[in-house]
Amino acid sequence: MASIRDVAKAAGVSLGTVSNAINRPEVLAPLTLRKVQKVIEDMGFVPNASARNLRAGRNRVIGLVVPDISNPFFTALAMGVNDAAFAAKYVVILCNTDESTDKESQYLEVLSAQNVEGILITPARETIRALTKVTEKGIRLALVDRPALGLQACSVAVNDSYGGSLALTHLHELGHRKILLLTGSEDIPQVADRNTGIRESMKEISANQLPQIMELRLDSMSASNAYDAMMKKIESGVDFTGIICGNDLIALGAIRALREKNIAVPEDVSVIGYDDIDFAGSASVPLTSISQPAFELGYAAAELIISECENPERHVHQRIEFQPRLVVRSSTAPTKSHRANLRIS
Amino acid sequence: MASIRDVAKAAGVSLGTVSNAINRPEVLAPLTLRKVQKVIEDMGFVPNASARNLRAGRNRVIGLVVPDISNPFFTALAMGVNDAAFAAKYVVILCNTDESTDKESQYLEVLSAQNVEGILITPARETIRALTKVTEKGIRLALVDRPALGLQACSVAVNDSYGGSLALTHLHELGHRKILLLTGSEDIPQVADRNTGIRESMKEISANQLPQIMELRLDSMSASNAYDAMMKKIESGVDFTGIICGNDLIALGAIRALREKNIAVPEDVSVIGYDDIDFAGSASVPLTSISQPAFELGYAAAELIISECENPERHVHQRIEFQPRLVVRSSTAPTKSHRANLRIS
DNA sequence: GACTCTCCTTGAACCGTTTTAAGCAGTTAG
DNA sequence: CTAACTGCTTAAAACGGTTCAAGGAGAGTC
Repeated sequence: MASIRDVAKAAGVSLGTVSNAINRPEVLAPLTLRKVQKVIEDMGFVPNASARNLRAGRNRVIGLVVPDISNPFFTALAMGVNDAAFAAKYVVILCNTDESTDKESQYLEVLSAQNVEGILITPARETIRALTKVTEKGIRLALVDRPALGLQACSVAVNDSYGGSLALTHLHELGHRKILLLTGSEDIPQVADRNTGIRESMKEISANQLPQIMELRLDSMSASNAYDAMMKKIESGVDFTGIICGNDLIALGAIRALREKNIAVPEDVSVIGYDDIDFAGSASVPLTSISQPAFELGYAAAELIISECENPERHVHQRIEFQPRLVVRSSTAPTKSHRANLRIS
Repeated sequence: MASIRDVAKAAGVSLGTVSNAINRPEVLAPLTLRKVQKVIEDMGFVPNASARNLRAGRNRVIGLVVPDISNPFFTALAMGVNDAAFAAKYVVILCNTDESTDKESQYLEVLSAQNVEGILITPARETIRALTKVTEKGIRLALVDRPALGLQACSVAVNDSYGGSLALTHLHELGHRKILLLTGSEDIPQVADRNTGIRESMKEISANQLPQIMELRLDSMSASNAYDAMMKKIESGVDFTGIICGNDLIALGAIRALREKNIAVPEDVSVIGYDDIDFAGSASVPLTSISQPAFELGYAAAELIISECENPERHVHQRIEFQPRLVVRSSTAPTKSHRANLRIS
């Protein structure tokens, strides 16, 4: 492997001149520059990133820490991060924590050993302590899909409360008055925020139309889990006409259970998902869902942290908030009585 | 940021001793070791990877280059790679090429500048030239889901030909004699190999039972694309009883089209997917599919390249081949005439 | 008491860059 | 003729570790 010294020797200049040819071509005499560049080209010289980083304290590497990369939401997010990084000639180290706090803190340590310039993270829970430790090491931080609770950091998020409100309002407008909430643990900030949104928008509904909300909490927000829970629920009676699901996978699991019990979607029960994953539109019952701009979220987060790395003194922390969007497809419809009412009026 | 020198000073030992405490604890007197470890702990010292790499020529970083991380197959693969890397205290740089040869070669350059120890790649097509350039730089290589065509490298793959054969044999045994192949371009090695497998297993079928195969090639192997193509196909007549799909997303798109045209799956037409993605089992019609151990594939590939990095002289290149597996669910069933035959015999 | 052995510890060299102060050769100004 | 300046180039000092030859302190042997 050729080093900068070999290049210098071959070009008959000092090693500092070669470095300048690479990093500050404008200070060199054009002739010298050309000569050095030719040698670099011929030898196929690529500067050693470790040495560079050691000296300069920069390495154009950022870390991305997500709870579950197999969740299409995070996959899309990761793609956004990657694309933004690629455009800025940065590189991304992907860390998948499997929702384990342990793995998360281990990854944080690995990343700080790797001397990454910044970390993009969707913290598992309140891992603030570990995070402040990281910032103390001079590593910049950006929170993804979480607010920066008291932390000196940028954040990029989706307005989950509004998302919850969108879902409830949609079902309410279709005439649904008995709604099942099929979701995960309230420990998950997103779940809690959406529930808040649902409660908020209840306040704006006149008392005589107030829907009744039931909650069914799943341990894990997967399709099979939702299917099992739903089968049981149906057997104990269907006392609802609409279901708001924690994510699209849950919605798909629930729909499968409903079908198997001969409950038609959306004729008998409307189902609304969350995330609007790629597959939602081509499911057997195309899903009505709350769309989150996952790719854009990742892209924005990466841009934010990269700009902070490039320009630390000029940078001010900011919070970008995206708005979720209701995408109506075929899994939701007016209730029978609502349709009747419409016909009358 | 604390350096090894600060630790040495605080512990009242030389800098070499601190290094030994980290890397070769067995050479230190137990008392010294404990003392140094305590200081390291207290100061929250993490060795700088760049310096380490610069000196040792190793950095415990590998690159993973995949064509499309949003494809659940590659997502699972990436998880396998990540887990194996994590276990060995390695770190993975994820590169998503969007199936572009350009992006792929750019990523290869970035990875070699980063001095990664190894690269795991599913090359877009025949990018052998770019790959040999990388190996010349001393970066180890492992091919994922592709054979190592004349390249000095390990490879990990799934027997696609066998997978194709599994699919055909399954449908044939269920009595299907008119089969539609709904797949991507033959340029994609996997597609070509599966077709080979299908042809091979045709040879073992007695002439009077020989199924008739029709091919329908999609530009992009997505659900919506499959849906559109299938709608058109159905309108021009359903002259088949079974469909072999290039992947599960295609299968799901096709099923949606069939349902919409009131063709029952599997009663009228059987559909078999490929990949057995997570969602396949909880789709509205649980998919029969050919399961590929994507996670294991990634895990094995990462283990292979890590062992090569750890032990270059002892390493011999090898080729690991996984066997795909038929997973029968509800989207395939015997044809009506086949059922009748069974009843008679 | 001198010598050898063992067991730890130390100091210094080195990895491949970036960066900065200093140097050098012309030019221009006074 | 000297001084100041300009425009390039260079030598040397970091950066933060690893490694290895050499040194020092006890213990054991004669």
